[in-house]
Amino acid sequence: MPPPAAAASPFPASGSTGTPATPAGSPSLPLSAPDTVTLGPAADAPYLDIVFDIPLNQTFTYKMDGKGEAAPGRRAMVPFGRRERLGYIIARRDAPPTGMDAASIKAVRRVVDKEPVFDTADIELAQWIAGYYLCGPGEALSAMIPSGRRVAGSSTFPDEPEEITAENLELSEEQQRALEALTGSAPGGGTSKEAPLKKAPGTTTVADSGNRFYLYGITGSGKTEVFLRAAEFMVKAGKSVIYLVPEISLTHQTAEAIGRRFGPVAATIHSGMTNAARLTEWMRIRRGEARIVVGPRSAVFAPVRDLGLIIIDEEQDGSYKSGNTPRYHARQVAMRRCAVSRAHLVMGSATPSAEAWKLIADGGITRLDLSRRLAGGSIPEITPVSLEHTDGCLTRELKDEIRKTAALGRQTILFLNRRGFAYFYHCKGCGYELTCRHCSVSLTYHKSRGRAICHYCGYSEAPPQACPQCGSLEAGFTGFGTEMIEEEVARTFPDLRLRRVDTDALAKKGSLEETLNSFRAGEIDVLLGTQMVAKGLNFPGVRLVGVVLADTALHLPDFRAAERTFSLIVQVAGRAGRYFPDGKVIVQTLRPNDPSITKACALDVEGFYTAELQQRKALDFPPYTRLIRFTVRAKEAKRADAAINRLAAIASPLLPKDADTLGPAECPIGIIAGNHRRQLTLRGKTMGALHGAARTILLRYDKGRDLKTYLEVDVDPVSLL
DNA sequence: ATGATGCACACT
DNA sequence: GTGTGCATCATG
Repeated sequence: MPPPAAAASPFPASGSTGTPATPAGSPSLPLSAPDTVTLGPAADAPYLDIVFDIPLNQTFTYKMDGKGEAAPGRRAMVPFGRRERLGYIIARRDAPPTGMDAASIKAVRRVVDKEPVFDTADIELAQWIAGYYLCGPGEALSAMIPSGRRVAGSSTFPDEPEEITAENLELSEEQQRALEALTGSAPGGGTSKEAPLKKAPGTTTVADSGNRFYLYGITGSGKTEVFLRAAEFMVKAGKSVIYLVPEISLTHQTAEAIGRRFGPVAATIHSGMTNAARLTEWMRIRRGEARIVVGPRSAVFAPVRDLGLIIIDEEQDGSYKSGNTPRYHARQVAMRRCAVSRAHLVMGSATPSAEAWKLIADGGITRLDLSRRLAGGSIPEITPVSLEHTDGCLTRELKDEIRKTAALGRQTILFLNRRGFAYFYHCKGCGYELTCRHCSVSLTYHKSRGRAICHYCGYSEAPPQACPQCGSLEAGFTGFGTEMIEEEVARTFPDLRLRRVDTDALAKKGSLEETLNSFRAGEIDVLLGTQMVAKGLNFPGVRLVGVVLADTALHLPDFRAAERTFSLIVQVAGRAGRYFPDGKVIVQTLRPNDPSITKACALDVEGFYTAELQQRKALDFPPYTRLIRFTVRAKEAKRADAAINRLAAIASPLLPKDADTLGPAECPIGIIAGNHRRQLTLRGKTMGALHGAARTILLRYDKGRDLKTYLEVDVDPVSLL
């Protein structure tokens, strides 16, 4: 999460002819040209500024339709080029843009909406998103409304929400304190939704932690109850609440529980709904009929009446970052919305993101601790076990425990956090791994060139024949796969009933539901799989959880690898201990001494973040720097290379003083769906400087654009794969 | 994004 | 002299 200084960001330079961009540095109002744009409903202004869902930072001016229904916030079909297109009306104006002939202005064909789908605050937010995430304002608006196509896809993390009690239980002392802090200073301070921010151009929203909170506590410490109480408080005070949850955890439970508790004032916008249903819900929220909205990242855009509070559950979850074009981060947008409408923001997790942790440390967020488990439920024994000197992928320790567990008539879950797709160099003798000397990420092997390459900076070297550290020949590039493990388990325990759950197996063997049911019924002894099996963690028959290879993420060439690894283990352990107090967790790893493993097994969260932040600082990575990443795709490698090189050539003279660049290099996942991928990452101390450079780069690059190549921009990338 | 246009080189 | 391929341009 960027420092608050970056919250206010300049507009992108406009390529517009008729509608000059708002000068950089005045990000808020007005919405469009300096000319004569009316913000409010000036009924007599005959022209409309309209934007489209295209990667253009340009507004187009149209004449009103006869009926006078056209107004900012509504959508309209208008002639655009040779055909009609759906556009978003964002403003009215009295005259055509300067230097434009009134005769060449076309008229709106048809206004689509009976009531506005956006209000001025929404439109302003879209402008902000366009500026910050370097997309067109129309693209931003499209992302905000549940009709802008695309049902959000998969997800990253397993998550079962904490149990939500229907009735209000007694709060613990800590919970009570947290709740008081959250509801303490009256939110919204009488701000009406119509009066967002009036600020001097270039002014940066001050970092006041007065309305930003982090509910930091282990699983089972009652975060959810505090969230709900705070939400209730807001709703009773006439405010609205947005409750963000990670994509899959939404699966029903949170939404249903909140629906039960709040009744008809609750609304959900989730990906399983049809567009029509989502739009209906959206309008219901807009009308103020729903005051608490539960949903995944796109729910930050929920058009609630008087925003009082945004809750972000499991703040570190990767699904809060959008994977496509406005590559926004829900947390960032939430911070913006809360700042504008003076609402409170509260995030929660047992394992905050490094960004959040730093913000807390810097005083930008007030931390509230929930240190005690409520329902008892002890922390399970978590044992890290080294995979060194192990043939295959099951250690003796894990095998012993599986056997013991089976003998007790209990069950085992073998947890694989990711498909082992990355081939990394590892020495079985001493545990040495080949890493980039500049980036401290693993080098991945490149068959075609026969070299080990860093996908951050492009550094490469010949892979060593023997381990550089101990000289062992038992070293080389390896990876893990589910099939491989399944085979080994089956071979080792022919008498146990084993079931593998992954996307492939699911297609064949029926639904996940069915598998989990038979697991619950005790018809399966060992369940093996990825994220999906996490749901099985709360079954009472389970005694043992084996994390097969905890450090798969560590081998991914990504500077957040440690953070993710740590988070995964702590989360798994947290759940495990919650549901079966006599449980055991065995964490297999190739790096038994890696801090992310040892600290996770010791549940030493403070220790981990202290070390991790030091590391980030030393290597100049976020949250100590900011990144903007450009990715180029092309069917032919040559084109991709040429494009990224051209981009790099454009970029290098534009870099601000305190900035540098990573790459150009091939993306770690070099080819996806036949597309060759290359990346160039801008890195700087502040986002402001990077933004400027990035905008110019985009402008220049666009002019002579490379044929058959696609360019993507990612501001604050979460992963550099 | 997407379709229209203009220009180069090729071929019935 | 018309026909593909692709680079450039405009969309109000």
